Amino acid sequence: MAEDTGSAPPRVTIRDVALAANVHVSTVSRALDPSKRSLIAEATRERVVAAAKELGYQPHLVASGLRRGQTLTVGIVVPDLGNPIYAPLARGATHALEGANYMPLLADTQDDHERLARFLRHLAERRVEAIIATAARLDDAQLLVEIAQRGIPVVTAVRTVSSTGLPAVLHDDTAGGRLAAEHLLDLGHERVAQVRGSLEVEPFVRRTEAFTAAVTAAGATLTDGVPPVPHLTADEGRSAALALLDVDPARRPTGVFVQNDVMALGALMAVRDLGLRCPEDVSIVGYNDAFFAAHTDPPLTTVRLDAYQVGHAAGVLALELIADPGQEHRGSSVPPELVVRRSTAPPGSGA
Amino acid sequence: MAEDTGSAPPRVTIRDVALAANVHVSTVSRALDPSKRSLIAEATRERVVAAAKELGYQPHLVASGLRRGQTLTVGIVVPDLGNPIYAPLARGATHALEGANYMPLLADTQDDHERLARFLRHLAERRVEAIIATAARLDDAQLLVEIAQRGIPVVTAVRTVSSTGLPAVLHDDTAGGRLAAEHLLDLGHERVAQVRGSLEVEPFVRRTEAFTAAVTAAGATLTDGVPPVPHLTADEGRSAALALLDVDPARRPTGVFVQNDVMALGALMAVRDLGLRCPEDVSIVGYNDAFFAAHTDPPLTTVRLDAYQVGHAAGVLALELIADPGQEHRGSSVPPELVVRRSTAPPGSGA
DNA sequence: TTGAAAGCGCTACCAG
DNA sequence: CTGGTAGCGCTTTCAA
Repeated sequence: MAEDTGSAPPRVTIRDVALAANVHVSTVSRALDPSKRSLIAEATRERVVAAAKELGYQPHLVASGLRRGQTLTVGIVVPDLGNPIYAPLARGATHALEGANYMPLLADTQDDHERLARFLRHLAERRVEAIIATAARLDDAQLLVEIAQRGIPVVTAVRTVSSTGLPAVLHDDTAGGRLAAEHLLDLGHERVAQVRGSLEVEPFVRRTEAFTAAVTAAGATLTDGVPPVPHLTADEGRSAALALLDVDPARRPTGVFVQNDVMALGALMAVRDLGLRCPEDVSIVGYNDAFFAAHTDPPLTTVRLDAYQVGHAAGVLALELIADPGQEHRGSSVPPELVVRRSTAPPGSGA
Repeated sequence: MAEDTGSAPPRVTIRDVALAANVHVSTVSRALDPSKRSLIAEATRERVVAAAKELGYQPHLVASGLRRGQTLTVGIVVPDLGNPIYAPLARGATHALEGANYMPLLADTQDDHERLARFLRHLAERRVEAIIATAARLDDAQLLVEIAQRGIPVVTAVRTVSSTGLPAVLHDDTAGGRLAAEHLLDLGHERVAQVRGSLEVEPFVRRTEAFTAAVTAAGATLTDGVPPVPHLTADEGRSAALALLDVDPARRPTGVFVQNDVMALGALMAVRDLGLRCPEDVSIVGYNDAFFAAHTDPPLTTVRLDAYQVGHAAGVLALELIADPGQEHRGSSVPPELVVRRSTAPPGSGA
């Protein structure tokens, strides 16, 4: 009888424990459920627990979930895990779910409509009990609504689609855009511009409108823009900033609002590419306060979006909706905050 | 009869489809399973499919999984999603799993032994079919081995623990450390130093040893080090670099190997804090080639670790082990690559 | 090719 | 307080 090494050890079930403890399986089930402690004699409970430990029993969450009608999972859909804002967001949500024994199923859509559609369907088939969607573009509205109508609570976060009326953890992008504008205006900038994200994404629309409105209201000049940047990468931010800045100095903006820190990284390079200095010749305001913002050269002035907090709130909201689906949760809003560092200064301060 | 808005729509099961299509549930099951297409009359299949679509039937992957003995999930454990190396790693793994309809359950241990222990247990209770562990410290060895012995394939990635003998997707940190050393030596540096990560983490041990060995072999001076940095943050990298550089210029290292790009971000600040210039006074070599490395000032010379590729390979390996647990997969190794940018130059090149 | 019946591992209801 | 029984939604033998 050679030892059968390598072969998987037989999985211990509740039945095995019942046999070992000389009780019925239903008794084992109760003995191992903390919420049923009162229903069982202390002595049997101890016997069962001992047998379970002895045998190395591990509960089967999937089986118990099937019976209980729950999966203890929540889908989290992000557009791009590589974008530094989504890591803290996912962490925040994960931590909120952890306490209730829920776990996230994480999917990365790469900002693609088709992939989002596939994932939403797949998450539904896995019977996630809620979905936290941070990857929505305006043309995803119908998709999200359909899922919600199928009875799965959908929480949108950061990238909301207000036309859907879905519960949302917002970030006040309007206030954020205004904050960026007012900061540049307060410093005395009279020619400003923005490097925008895709207008298929609601927050970028909001930032754009708010910035534009504040600048216009103050009578400053919003110089001709560049087209919205499709992908939120440093390289694309760099190209856009180059196009914006590589013009006759008399018409060149002295302050630029770049709607995302990763793109702002590229904008800082563009300034150097052109032999200009930041902030002496051009001030740059970013958005998000990503972890590297304090460590660029010069350190980046940026509008803080507390992604961890947004994620956490989204997780909490998802749990509430799971517990009480009928409830009218319209969600909450996380305010922006201007973080002034050294990439902004009064115009011409270097001359 | 008012419309019962708001209440969850009743979930359609295979039974409902069977009723609608006038067949037995087992027939529905077969009709909807592509691999059983040959077992069923085309006409009935069409009828069933039509009924399913009509009713809006969605398969219940959890229930089918329970019966089939699979969950289609793989646990991925990372030390810190905020560390930019783990986002691409998770993406690589996710993409590898996607094709086989597997999804990751992602957990973030915050580099904490207790949290890792909790998560591993929890993942086991959820019956993940494999675990990709990238968060292992040397003192986690036993934990990982226990899980593997319970019959769940464990793949370690990046942060391997070689004493466990677990299948691993390695990155050749020894070659990486040597690459960093040789680069500085080739440039003519004679006093070098390193900012090390925790020696509880095998890759940092490897990088440290390889760097030290190469420097010593070349007869250069390895200046007194600073203690390993516990957390891989820019701030801690900055403090460590300050301690290293804020000394008598005659003894100050001219080249520093910082074993992680995030810490290198801090090291670059430390150089500026001291009124020194990089690379003229101090050359800095980072590790990982994180996305921001090309965008620091100066752009960071670094040893590239292709995290996406490691993650992808780990995902593929996990799937192989699921399909064939007995197999002897010792894993693969992803080579490092030196990416030379402008944070390194010959010593004294600015004087 | 289809139907019937058993059961994945667990929980919850009903008796006693 | 404990045992028996049914069943979550699905797949898979085994017969017909």
